[in-house]
Amino acid sequence: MKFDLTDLRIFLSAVEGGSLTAAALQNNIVVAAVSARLRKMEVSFGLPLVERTGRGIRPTLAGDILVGHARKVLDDTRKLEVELDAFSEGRGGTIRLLSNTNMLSEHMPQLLGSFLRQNPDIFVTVADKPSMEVVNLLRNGEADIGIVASSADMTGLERWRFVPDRLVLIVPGDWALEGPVAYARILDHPLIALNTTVALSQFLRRLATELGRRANIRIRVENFESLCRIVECGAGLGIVPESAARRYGRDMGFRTLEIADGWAERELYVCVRNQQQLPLYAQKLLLHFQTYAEEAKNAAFREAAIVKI
Amino acid sequence: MKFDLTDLRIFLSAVEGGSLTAAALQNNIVVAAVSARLRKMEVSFGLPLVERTGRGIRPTLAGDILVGHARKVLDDTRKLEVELDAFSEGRGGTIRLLSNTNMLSEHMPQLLGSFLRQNPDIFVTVADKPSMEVVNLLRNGEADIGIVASSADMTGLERWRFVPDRLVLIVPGDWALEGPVAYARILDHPLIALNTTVALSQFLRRLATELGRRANIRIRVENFESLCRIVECGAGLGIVPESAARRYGRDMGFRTLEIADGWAERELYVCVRNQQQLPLYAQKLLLHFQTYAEEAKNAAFREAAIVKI
DNA sequence: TTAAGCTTTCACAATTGGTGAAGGCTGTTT
DNA sequence: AAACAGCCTTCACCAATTGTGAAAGCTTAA
Repeated sequence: MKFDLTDLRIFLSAVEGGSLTAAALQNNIVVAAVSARLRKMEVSFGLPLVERTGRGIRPTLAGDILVGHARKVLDDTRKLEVELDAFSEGRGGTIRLLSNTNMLSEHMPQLLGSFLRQNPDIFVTVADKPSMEVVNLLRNGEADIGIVASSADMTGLERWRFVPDRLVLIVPGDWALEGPVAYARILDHPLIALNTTVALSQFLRRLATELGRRANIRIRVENFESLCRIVECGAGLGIVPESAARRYGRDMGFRTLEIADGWAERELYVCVRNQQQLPLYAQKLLLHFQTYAEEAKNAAFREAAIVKI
Repeated sequence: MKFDLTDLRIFLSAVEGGSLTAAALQNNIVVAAVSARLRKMEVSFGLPLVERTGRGIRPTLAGDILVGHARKVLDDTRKLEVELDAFSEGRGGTIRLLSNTNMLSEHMPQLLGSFLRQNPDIFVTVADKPSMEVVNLLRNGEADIGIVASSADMTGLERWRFVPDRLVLIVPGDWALEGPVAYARILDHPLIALNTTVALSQFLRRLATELGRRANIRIRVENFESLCRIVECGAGLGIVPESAARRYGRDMGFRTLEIADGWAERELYVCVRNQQQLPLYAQKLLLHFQTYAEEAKNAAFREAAIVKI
């Protein structure tokens, strides 16, 4: 391992404080330890990170590059702690939100971002679970709000249409495939897929099993961006939400095809056990979701109109 | 410390592999060590993170929340390594980019994101330096492209207008201040500012010194979002780029006022030593910047048009 | 030149983290 | 029903990492 969260923390204090001494004080360790950690990082990167001026230190160019990343990483770890702590304390004002797949990385950032800005005293914890489990957890009261695919059995839960979520097939630019393609035919080709822990992956595997087949997965990747990039290189086909295909399709050289099967035409639902019994702040988020869904619909219309012009 | 990068890595392998054994194999340690690490995390969070089923493990709800964050943190550390390694090797295809302030977090994400997607074999390293140093580093050939404020002395460098970057004053909603305000008058009030390492902070402090005054900084924060939020709470005034004020102003309760002084009317420039001598891939990025600047200008026009309607 | 303020080095101590074997639990197989 | 295979936990022990405190060297300011 090249470095450590403590390394980053100490490095940052040093740069911000302008001296190793400052970093040592701030982190309750001795200057020698700071010096050692810094040196260790420098040799492992093979780069000087700070310039020793005899009156303190200043980051070198490399150090400045590190600063940006270190801030980000530490910031994320802080959020991690905050969110898990909030969850563990069951603190009033913590909403437990479940989504069906990472695909919601399409909508959630803006959606939650603006909500959290407007309500800085509310915490939201997010987790990715298969739709099936989401509805169970909602029923047991272990979560407040869930986003699930229309395929799930939502009996006994209150629900609202959220956004459409059609799955599409993406193929390398020079691949000879056309028109709506059936999953059975897709399975003839090598595929690029997401991690097995992601709901979408599990869903597709089950589907293949039902056809008595097995998908020929070439690689599994972390997110849709990587997936698209690998498809672009011609390594295989990929199945992604239309929003992702549109998003990355502009810059990448793959083509987007319809999937013939009915399940590709998904719809996402917002789902709760009982809106009335929900804490007020959770109802507030629910409302936020609903207005967002409205806006998304309008935006789609507007886009269509512009294209017409 | 509650956890460690190694903890996260191992936790993720365990969840993805579905067992501690799998995680142990993948990380070249013994199962007992994995177990110990997991337990340590669980007690420090005060939460069970996985459910032991006797036939492996499955993440609990809390565990699933952690998964998302762990992925993000580890992903960031990977990017950190990649970027610093690229920088240290001076690898062909690495562009060294400098910006004058973190304000570029306004433009850079989309800008670099789309560029890197279109050119997956090019690396870009980014660092934040005061404009003055940026121009020096460019002159010495220690960096390829810089973004600097118009205030810097760019003689001997080639430059293009990038985007306007007016500084504005933000005040809590119930504060009684109006119209264009001079910096001398701003200094009468408590201020919220960024870290001292950020160029903008240094610039403002120097400005105060020239007036023979000292800013009364209440708190220093990491980024403009936190700054805006604290101003919103009524803790003091803040000086931020107009883009940030617009971005957060929609959701927050502060007002935006003009700053009377001339330096508030900044303009950002893209700056290089010699376009011809630049490596081809760096010229490509330069071009990308130029088209982006064009688009931004057009978008501004379009927005103005819509408002008129 | 002195003094103050930094960083580095080094031997040593403390803490942390890993090892491997033994044991217990669960679900499967015969 | 009993043996089995796979998995997690515990524990005593050992190795590696990390922090400590003192001494020394360097740079700037008075």
